[in-house]
Amino acid sequence: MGTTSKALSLLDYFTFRRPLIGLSDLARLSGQSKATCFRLMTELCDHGLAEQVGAGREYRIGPAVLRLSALREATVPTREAALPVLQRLAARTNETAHLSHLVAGRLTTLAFAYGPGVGMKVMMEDADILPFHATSSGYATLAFLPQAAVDAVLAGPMPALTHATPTSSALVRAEMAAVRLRGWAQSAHTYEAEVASVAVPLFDATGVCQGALAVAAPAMRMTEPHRARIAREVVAAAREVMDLWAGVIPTELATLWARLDQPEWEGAAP
Amino acid sequence: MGTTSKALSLLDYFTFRRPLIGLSDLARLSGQSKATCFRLMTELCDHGLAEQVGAGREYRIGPAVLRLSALREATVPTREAALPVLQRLAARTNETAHLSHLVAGRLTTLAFAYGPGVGMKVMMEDADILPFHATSSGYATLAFLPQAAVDAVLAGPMPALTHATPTSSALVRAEMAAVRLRGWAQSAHTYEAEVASVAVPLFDATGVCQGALAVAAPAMRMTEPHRARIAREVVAAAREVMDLWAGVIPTELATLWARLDQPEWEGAAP
DNA sequence: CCTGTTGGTTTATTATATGAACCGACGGTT
DNA sequence: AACCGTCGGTTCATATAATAAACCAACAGG
Repeated sequence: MGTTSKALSLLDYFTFRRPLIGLSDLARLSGQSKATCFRLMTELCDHGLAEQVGAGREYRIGPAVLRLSALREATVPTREAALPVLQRLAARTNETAHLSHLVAGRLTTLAFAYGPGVGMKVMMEDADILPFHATSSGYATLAFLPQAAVDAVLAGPMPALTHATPTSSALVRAEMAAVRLRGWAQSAHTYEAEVASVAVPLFDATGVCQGALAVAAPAMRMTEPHRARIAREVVAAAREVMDLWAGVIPTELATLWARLDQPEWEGAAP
Repeated sequence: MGTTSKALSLLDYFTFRRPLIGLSDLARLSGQSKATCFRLMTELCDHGLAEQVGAGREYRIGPAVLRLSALREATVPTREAALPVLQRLAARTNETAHLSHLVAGRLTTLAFAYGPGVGMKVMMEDADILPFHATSSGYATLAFLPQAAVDAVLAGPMPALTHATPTSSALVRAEMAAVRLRGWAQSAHTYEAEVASVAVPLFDATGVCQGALAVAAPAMRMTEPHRARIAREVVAAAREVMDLWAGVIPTELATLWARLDQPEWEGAAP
């Protein structure tokens, strides 16, 4: 592995739950020697990608990322474009909508929005990383990813986050197959107990899956009719997002989605 | 210079004006060999800090920076906290307010806001980098920076951006001295012709200067009374920002600023 | 006073980065 | 068609830069 990669992967240990990390901790976490860690972090600090904070000289993400992200959004307004769609989706379903982006092989939360009502909602954090094997967004993405990428993901660890989390790649592959037939993904109690969600994949201009759009709700509220309605809304919103992103929907998926539009498909004559 | 630094400095060549750069161009710009550039960019791409776009395989800033910046803002809500203050400042002066942040020895635009009225306004870009020697924000910052940092900045090139740009470090140092006596910085026609601005430095919790808050206006509108009023507003806004950032104002500066508050200081009896 | 921690530094060893030369592909000219 | 320049990307011998163990000084708790 290159030195640059080592330096950059140090940044991955900074999460929402762990925004400050001391030198020794970081060395332990990353498995690098303390000296190496020190040098790499010093270089990151020199460029403002990290910074050291007062007393304990602990490290945290630096201010330079703000410039880079402003530049990124100016170049490719991914988030800004998707946010209003997400807010409409949340409003129409009155649940929590979120959009995850596939970056460097991981599913990172790009944006989210809550429904307007009071009452129970699934809460989200920005910059979260979702596990592929335990979320509908993960299934939706995996189902439309190239073989090699899928294998790489499923080769990784699959911790049991709840009693219902699928912990074998076979189970996940089965779910992926179901997603391909259905046109959208679902999950319940797999990431967090009592939480259910519905997701669809998102594609870029070259037809490559780049993430997923999802709605999460308390499992008790996710009845069949509600889920069906949410699925239709998520699909509609995904069409909007891909319109903004100039994304192209694979033809098989497009036909599946077209069927969903027929209002009473499943309620029609047997 | 470390390999990581070389990789990270490649990111600096991506600007608002030049968001896409091909491999050969990047090699020329950075002075690195094409092979080195390729390898470094590949590593950056692997981590999502850069990405390659379709046809010409040109590089641009990648999506991973969005996660990092969300994480940064969650940890240290610098921008989010300052934005409303900035908007109020713009509204009260009816000009363009902007806040620049000192990161890795450069003055990067963190946020800006326009006044509500119609008519001529100075336009800004996010993620812009301001030259120290040609902006009031630069003078304000330099005037309160440690000696070593000042020397480092003034050792760099000082291009003449307009006919009035100071191009010798002596001129800039003179301006810095004036700023220290006055408590705020000003400039006119130095960065862009027909643009004038007023700025004050911002300090962090340890009393170190971390940036500047400024208001820019068309030079023709920057009469003495207008400038004096703007200076008072900028100082008030800077106090608010440093309250939010838990910053501490150096005592000499605090006393200078206190004088500005006395409404008719300069209009008082001679 | 002892012990275990912290962030940071040194140095000999070694692994990694480097750039000149090269490749095939593409787009215009002549 | 042949030629030219440029593009993104690759190869490989060379040498530069990264590495980890050992070592500091400083601090905290017992």
